[in-house]
Amino acid sequence: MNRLKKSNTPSIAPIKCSQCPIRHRAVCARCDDDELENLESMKTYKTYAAGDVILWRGEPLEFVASVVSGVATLSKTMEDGRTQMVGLLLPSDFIGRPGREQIDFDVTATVDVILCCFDRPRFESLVCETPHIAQRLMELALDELDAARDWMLLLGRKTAREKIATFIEMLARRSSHGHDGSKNVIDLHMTRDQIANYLGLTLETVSRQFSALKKDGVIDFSDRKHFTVEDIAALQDETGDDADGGVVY
Amino acid sequence: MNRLKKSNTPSIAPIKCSQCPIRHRAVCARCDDDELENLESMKTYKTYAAGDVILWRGEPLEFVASVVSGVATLSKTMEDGRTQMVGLLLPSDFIGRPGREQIDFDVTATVDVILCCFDRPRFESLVCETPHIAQRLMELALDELDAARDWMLLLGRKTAREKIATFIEMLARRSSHGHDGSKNVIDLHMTRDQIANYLGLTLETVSRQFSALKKDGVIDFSDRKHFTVEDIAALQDETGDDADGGVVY
DNA sequence: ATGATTCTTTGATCTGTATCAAGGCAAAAA
DNA sequence: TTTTTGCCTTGATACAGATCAAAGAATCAT
Repeated sequence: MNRLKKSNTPSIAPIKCSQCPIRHRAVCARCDDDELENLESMKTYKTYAAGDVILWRGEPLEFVASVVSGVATLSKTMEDGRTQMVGLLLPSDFIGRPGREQIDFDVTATVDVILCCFDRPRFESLVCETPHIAQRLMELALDELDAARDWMLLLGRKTAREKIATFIEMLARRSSHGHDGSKNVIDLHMTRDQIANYLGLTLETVSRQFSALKKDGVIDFSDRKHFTVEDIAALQDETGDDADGGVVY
Repeated sequence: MNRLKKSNTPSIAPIKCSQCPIRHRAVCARCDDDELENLESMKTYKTYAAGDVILWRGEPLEFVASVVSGVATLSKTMEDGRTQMVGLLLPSDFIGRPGREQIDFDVTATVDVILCCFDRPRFESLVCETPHIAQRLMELALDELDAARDWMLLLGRKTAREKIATFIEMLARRSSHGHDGSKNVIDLHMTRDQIANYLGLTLETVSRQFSALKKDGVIDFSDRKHFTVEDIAALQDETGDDADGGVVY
């Protein structure tokens, strides 16, 4: 969508401690041994099956967590059932914020999810004493804010076709692992209905737009949940975004 | 859009420190004398006329600022001119974030605006050394994130009528000054076109919905820009939000 | 004041997406 | 295997809101 959201705080030294992504990606890249030990002691893992609700809106937050694997969504639901997703959690994304004791949306696993959880009160006191962790959490919050604002433009002004193209392009960007040039098979992770709730559409419209993009040779489905991008340039043209990621002259 | 020019009006507005909202609302509530002195020394005021662009997307950020008076909007514009507002700045709101050297949206004054500006590099180093300011900025960012997510629900799932009712209710909430019971005259601050860009509608639809709400006795206009809420209960019913502000059982 | 300009309202019509409906397909269960 | 169940696709139709159009108020400039 745009590349302006790059953080320019001093880049974080890649200290790889162990398997836990929270260690080297989310909060602890600059932690010393004491801090790591402290984090380690408040850490537990939890797993959720696809479809499980991880947190209900308004429920008191007992832990904060980093996503280790899987995909979860943040969603808001109106009294009559209309639902809007307001965020997507992928590995290394963070749940919970300093000073917030509850959240105003539901968090749901769309595929099996593993979380690395930290006791909230203890985590908060560590954050208070550790400016570089606070700083890292601020970065994460600002990244989410940028993402939310991009999504506002999508929800308010883009056509169904543009929404789908943007969504596909985002998935393509986030799922490409710096590969060879070969076409990546991209995993959709979600049902048509969930995608519709993310894009502010109905499931039928999502299905029709996928079909149209396939007919136009932009993407190709191997099965319902997996596709390849056949024509990246065409896809990017369809998103409605600046080709150039936001550089202004 | 083209007619909009960046105004470089030199700072004037000799506002007394005690009046500056940044002191008691935004960052300094817990500052000691040294910190206040430091903030004071990096502070300048800037004024912008209605319609002026305060900051262009992508432009390097030389200052961070607190809104002293007036209303400004954050907006994103697509190549073909479609525009979506992604935020509203009212007095005491903050522009600029620690670690961000630019922003990915335009900031525009909708009425005359006075900003209290702080030199960005100096402000950032103060933030680094002052955890309670960092903490306050985190709170502000999280509030904005919550607001953005509420807006995503509005943009993605609400009807035109619900959007207008939500907007009016928000204005009513933010503009009430803990008054006597009398009906507050609320200032719209924006044109129909700007409101449309905020709500993901067209200006004609905004106008029609205002007329409908007036005909139904929910609100009443004294002139184009000023109205009163005649029936708060009816208004809240129209927003589509939980009556109860989000408490969950 | 007077005319120009910029908003706003309202009407008529159009259209993109929702809604309603009916099968199709694939994985899971029996 | 057959049946069930949960998604997905596609078609027909409806409708909310966009678009096009024109005229009525404010506000601004002269």
